Amino acid sequence: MLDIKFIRENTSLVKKTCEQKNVDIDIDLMLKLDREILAINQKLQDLREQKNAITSKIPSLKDEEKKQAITESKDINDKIKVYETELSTKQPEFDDMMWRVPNIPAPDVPVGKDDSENVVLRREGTPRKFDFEPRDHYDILEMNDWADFKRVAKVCGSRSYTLKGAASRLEIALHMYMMDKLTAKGFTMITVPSMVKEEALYGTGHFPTGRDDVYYLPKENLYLSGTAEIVLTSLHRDEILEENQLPILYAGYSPCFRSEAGSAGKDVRGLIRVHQFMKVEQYVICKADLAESEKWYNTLLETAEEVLKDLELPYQVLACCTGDMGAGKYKMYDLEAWTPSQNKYRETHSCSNLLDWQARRANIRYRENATGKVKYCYTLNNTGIATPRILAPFLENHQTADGKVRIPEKLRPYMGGKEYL
RNA sequence: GGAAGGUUGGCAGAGCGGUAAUGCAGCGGAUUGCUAAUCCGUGACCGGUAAUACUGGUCCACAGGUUCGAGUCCUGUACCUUCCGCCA
Repeated sequence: MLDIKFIRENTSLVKKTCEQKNVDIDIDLMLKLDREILAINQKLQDLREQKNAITSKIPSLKDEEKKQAITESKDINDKIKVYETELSTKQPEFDDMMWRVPNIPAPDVPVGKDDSENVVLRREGTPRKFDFEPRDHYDILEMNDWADFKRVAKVCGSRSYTLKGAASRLEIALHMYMMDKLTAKGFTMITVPSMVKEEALYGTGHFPTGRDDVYYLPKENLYLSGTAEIVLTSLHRDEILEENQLPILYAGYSPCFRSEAGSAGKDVRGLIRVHQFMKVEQYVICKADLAESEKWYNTLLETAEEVLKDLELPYQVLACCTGDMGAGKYKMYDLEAWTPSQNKYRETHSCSNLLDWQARRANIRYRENATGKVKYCYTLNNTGIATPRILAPFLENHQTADGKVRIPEKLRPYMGGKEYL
């Protein structure tokens, strides 16, 4: 959410942002509603003032005077009711628009329609040249009996996965490795649920727009969260933190659920796009300072790059353009790991700076030491490790001619010191 | 699944229809020289205003209702505690 005062004062910038982010909102209509609501509230405030003056006198009045005061108060109530009725249609309409207004992107974000206009900032590592015909991760798993896709599809439907034996251990090892890395950087490990209330999804900005991507449990009136970010954001909802409590650094661990409604036919085979997966999320709540938030942004990005380097995966850093970055984001870089079977880079990490856009929604504030002022925090997040997705490039890049998989050195301590899976 | 009790400012805690006591903490100020004490002030949000001056409105879990007036009465919802039942 943006500050309505900011929208009033920077109308053309907000309109331009809506265009660049493909968000369809009539900002002029919204500001018209804003003015009308403000005027109604002023009238209501006046009437309430009058009413308070009368009702506070009533206890000390007698007989006729009292009756008259009660009548006057009732008259004011009638007037109040008229304005309240007017508000009851305008306020929700306005609120709904406020939830949808996108965050202003950083000045260096490339402008573009969709993911085809994202910009590759740099590439690290060189895609491996195979001296044999490389297999895709699906075949590697099948031939080693490290998965059982057909049986699990029978039980759980498409886009589900199992991992068996060494591959199952590998999945857990990656999460352990990630937790150790983040703990060393001062992050607090935190395991969170995946079933969340609707408010939590509003808090992050996934609602009201992203309902199709989210599973709903009607019996419980809960939603299945697609990322720990949703719970982590809401943990501190409605709090006023002390400045010295910041930054809050979380390494969130949770099962994640995504309906993948908009991706029919894409990546149906294998581990890249499944309905349920596990993720360690990097998450930061920091004070409202652009330089500080950029420092944390770089830390989150750097940590993710270390992961890919430790796992010896060639990758590229992608600056997501305005049309691909999501309404709430100030800045978003994706990391994509080289995936030999597809002969392209595939997303493994997504690093975002939201500034105060989420914190306003979730009402996460802090008291500034120097001034005593209450301000909205800034929030940032990035993937740490998401499995099984990262296993696709992992298995494919490290496969050997005889169908084995080499374990990169940095991961071996988590795999019993073994060199091969 | 059933039953009972509860939810008030950062924390503790009064309040049983007349417009939120009090204590502690934090922050700001004043004062006294005795390593600290005392006193005063201090919530959030939205308006009016040049204003951190002054001033008005809203906020007692949330949403409705009754009433001239609701923390207080009624209804619904959420959450917490305890007990019973059921169960991987």
